[in-house]
Amino acid sequence: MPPKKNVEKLKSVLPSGAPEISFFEQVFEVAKLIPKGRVTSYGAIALFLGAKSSARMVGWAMNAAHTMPQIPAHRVVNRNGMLSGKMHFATPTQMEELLKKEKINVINDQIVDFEKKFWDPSIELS
DNA sequence: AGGCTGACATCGC
DNA sequence: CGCGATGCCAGCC
Repeated sequence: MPPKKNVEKLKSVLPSGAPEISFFEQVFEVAKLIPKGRVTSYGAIALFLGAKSSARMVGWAMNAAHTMPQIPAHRVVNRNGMLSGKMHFATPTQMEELLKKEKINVINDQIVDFEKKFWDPSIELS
């Protein structure tokens, strides 16, 4: 039995009025669902959306997320918990600052206790 | 219309 | 153990 995409699960969490959303928009929605003080990875989001090999797309989506408000791109990092995308923020420290405000410590562009802060959509949205 | 690029992840040599 | 190549999908040139 082929891996069922979690798109349907996502839809159930979304506010009414999102019948069909593109992979791109799905990433936005998941990102917005990340609780404050928690983080997740590009791969985790991609996996949740049923395309584990499309982690790159998630990153690309974050790029577009810049133009959109209310999308906590700073809560999304690579699978090592490293702030690989901090250079894409207004300032190199922006991402770190935002995370620290949420009680997430960052040392050398690396999230402290990444595993504890990790928020897996595949689990949390089940 | 076709090819390059990208804030990743994984496998191979 | 480290670097290189590949997959994936959408946007941009």
